[in-house]
Amino acid sequence: MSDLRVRFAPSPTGYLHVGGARTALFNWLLARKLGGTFILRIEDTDVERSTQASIDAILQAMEWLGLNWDEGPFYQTENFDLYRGYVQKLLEGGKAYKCYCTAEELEAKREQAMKEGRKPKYDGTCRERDEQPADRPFVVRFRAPQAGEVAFDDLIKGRIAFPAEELDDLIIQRSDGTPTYNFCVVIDDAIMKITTVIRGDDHVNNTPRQIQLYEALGFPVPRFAHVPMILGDDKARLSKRHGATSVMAYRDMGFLPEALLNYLVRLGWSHGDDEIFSREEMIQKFDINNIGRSASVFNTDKLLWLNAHYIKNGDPLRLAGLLAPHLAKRGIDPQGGPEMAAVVKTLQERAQTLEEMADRAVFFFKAPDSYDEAALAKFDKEHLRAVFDAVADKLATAGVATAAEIDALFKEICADKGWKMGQVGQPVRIALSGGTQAPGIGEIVVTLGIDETVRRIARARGSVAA
RNA sequence: GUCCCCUUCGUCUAGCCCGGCCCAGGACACCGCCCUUUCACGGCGGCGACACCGGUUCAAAUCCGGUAGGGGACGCCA
Repeated sequence: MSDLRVRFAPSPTGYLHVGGARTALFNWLLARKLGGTFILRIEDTDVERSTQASIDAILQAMEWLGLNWDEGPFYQTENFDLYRGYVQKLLEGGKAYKCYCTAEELEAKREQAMKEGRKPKYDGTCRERDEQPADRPFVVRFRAPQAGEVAFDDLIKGRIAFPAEELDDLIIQRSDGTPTYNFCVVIDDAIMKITTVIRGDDHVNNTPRQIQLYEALGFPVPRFAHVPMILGDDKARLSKRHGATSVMAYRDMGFLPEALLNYLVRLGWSHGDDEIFSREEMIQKFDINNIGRSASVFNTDKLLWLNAHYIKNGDPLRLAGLLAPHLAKRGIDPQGGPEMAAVVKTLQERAQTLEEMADRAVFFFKAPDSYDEAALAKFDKEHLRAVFDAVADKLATAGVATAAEIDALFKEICADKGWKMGQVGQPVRIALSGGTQAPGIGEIVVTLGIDETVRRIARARGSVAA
């Protein structure tokens, strides 16, 4: 057990987004790799926007991905008294002050500054204010040191420095008395003894302000690692507009958690030319130094490829369990049909997602109620009837049991009748599945069972009866 | 606008710190061929990038400077 302590701190204002999941993953990996502690903290200081539904959704997504945490979940709303105490401490030490400017005034000043090409920074109106009107609402601002520069060595991006005069007096307590984000993170990270803060790139600008806060409060400053953003195809920050961004949406689309994890870890991180990483390999090979400095574009094709890989190599029994809800969605009750695992085996090399697998699996549980007419039309009816008769007859009497034996049986029929494999296989495939895109004949027959196979062939035979 | 960050095939990336092994390697996608009773899997091959301009050097994707482009932040959101 090392003394490394990291945390993932989502705000519960929505579902867990893939970008957040990747940040969580990197935190988790570092903790697991080094034997540190991974903490989950819910940043719910924005009481307006935080919801219990979001909290549940985030927790559920973390669990689905298997990103287990060692401590927490902690909630910032439970620490309000603590934050208030520190605000008081800064106020007493002259490191913070009350500001009576109204939101409207500030907004106007901000616009004005932008228009004049200046950085919209708080102008310090209340910084040196003496009188403290008891009857007016106020916020508490941190008195940010204005001299020198604030720099830190980012574990991913290297040294980043900001001139102190760029940093303004940020609000640490709202007029309703609640503390703000930048203040809470600092207190929490300090109290929880976080040693390494791994978070999204969009926080680099907050970092120097937070460092000033750590210093003002007398807390040790942690190490920082800012992971680059995930972009959409148009290189703009990934959003719903680009497609699904919710982790759980990927589950619903039939992705496996290990595929999403593998995809996410390779997005911005690499280990030589390796592409496939099991959970254990990720932990073993993870190194924060190999996280890239630039943003990366989310590419669904590659995710699909990985998902196909994990489906292809997954345990049929486990996949069967994961497939069940997708079948249910299609009104299929696998009870009484072929073994789910057997069905999965025939489809593992043919499906990129569980959704696709479910689509392709339907016919195993429900005989086709129509046939692909165009495909059937390639054969004349007489030939069709002859094929169905020959196959049904042979199957019913041959006593074959394996896919290989069944395939051999078909070859036999072809030899006997002088047919080509395509002339026999295709009609039978249509009779059994309704279409032409299906597993090998032997596999289908063995999975469906001889009885059901013969029944379906008879039905197809009936539909082409003269 | 101001500040911060980023820039290798369409995409994810290796290489960059410690210049030569790189007329740049792998993967996804795409194209072609092979395998094949369908659909897939698989195998083989192809296409395809060091943003640009200068400098340093015998030698630069790798070092230095500038330019351009992209992203992020600038909130009593997190």
